[in-house]
Amino acid sequence: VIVARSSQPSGHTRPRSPRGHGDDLRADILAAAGELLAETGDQDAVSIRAVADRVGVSAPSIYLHFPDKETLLTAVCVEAFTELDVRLAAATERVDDCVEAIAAQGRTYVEFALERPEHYRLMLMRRPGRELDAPTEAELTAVAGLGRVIERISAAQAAGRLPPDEDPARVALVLWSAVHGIASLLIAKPHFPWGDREDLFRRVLQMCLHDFD
Amino acid sequence: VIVARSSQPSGHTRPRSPRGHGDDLRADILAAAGELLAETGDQDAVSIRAVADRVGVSAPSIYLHFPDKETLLTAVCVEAFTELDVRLAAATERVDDCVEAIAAQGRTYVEFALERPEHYRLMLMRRPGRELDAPTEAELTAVAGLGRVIERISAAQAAGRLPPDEDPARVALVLWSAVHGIASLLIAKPHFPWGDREDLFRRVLQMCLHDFD
DNA sequence: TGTACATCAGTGAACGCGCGTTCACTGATGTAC
DNA sequence: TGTACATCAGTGAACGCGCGTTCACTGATGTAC
Repeated sequence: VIVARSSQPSGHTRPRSPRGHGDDLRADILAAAGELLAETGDQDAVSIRAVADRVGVSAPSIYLHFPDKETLLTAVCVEAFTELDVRLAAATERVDDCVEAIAAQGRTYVEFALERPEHYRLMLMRRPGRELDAPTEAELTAVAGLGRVIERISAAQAAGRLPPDEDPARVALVLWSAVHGIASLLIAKPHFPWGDREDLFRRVLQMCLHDFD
Repeated sequence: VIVARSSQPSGHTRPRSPRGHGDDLRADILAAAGELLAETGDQDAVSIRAVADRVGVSAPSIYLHFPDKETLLTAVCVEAFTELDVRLAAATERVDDCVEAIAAQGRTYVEFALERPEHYRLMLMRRPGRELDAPTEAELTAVAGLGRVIERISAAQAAGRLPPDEDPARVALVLWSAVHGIASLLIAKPHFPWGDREDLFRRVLQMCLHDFD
């Protein structure tokens, strides 16, 4: 099965950046890679050539700003993790109840995943590219987002809504795994007979926050 | 970054099957693909050429038994789902308590995933290959495995250990998503500081089976 | 019993493709004197 | 004010690679007559 791939160049060309603004291209590349990911829904469609073409620049130009493809993809991930972090922060802004806040974060997380499934794949379903034992840059950004959740769990503990002798970080990992479970299954098997997705998600959330008051 | 790929042929050649045993090769191909997946831990290493070479046969021979690569990979998935199903059945064989049985299934599931991470990726973390709205063959096999869990949930309901007004199929989906969550995160981010994995898994399980007696 | 023929289980060589990446270069713009 | 030079922001062409897949073929084995 040959996958049709629009291989003709877009025709669009990007005007050369003025002196001192060479870094503008970096941002454009990053944006183009993200758009390609969102529009094609296929990581394999994000090739150096495809990104360059979308930006309106030649392929080697990518290497002026990223040493290799892996680094570019990592940068896309970091950006996405940052956006997720922002959304997680925003989600709790107007929520008073601390358990509701955690639920809102869970909902926001799954919404983000389903809204940008291919980003989510890249962030959390991909084989680790480099065999580092040290945490990657993207993972560090992820940890920042997790921090938002840990904060709320601590708050719930302080408010007596959650057993105070649990390590909030570990509770957060469990919650993460739960929302990741439902999000990634829905993404990986979109045609599976899940029934009502909203209902399914509510059940997961209820399971998570079950012993909260 | 160029990934080193052992591209020289193995040297091993498979003797031609006697007449009437042409289908033997099919089984060998399937086995070789599975081994390659397990040994390299990399789906991309499972190419038609690599599989053929491992079997000791030329690349076009693969097409005598599989119309294309996608079908071969699907067959590997079906086989793996079947094995998982067998394990799920075996897991509950000597377990009397019906809630313990469900817990044992959860544990078996995660063990399977971590033992064969690249199979698990192929089964449940891959982008759907063909854009069918109908469930794929592999998904149907997966449903069989889910059936094992649904049985146990029904049993637990009958025994009064679980609220009887819940649809056991939907409860099963929620449990599945929970164990998939922890399994797939551990697989996708092996270097993340998860802490004690066994402890993490127990917490997930406890969260799932929480309101069971 | 001998022989023409069909079938089976493959093979060797090639196809075209897109990929990541490198290399030597170009041409506009600023700066030093 | 004029001019040589450095720097910056790129480009065009090519590299070698492995991939899925197709095609025409081969040679051993069985079968019909």
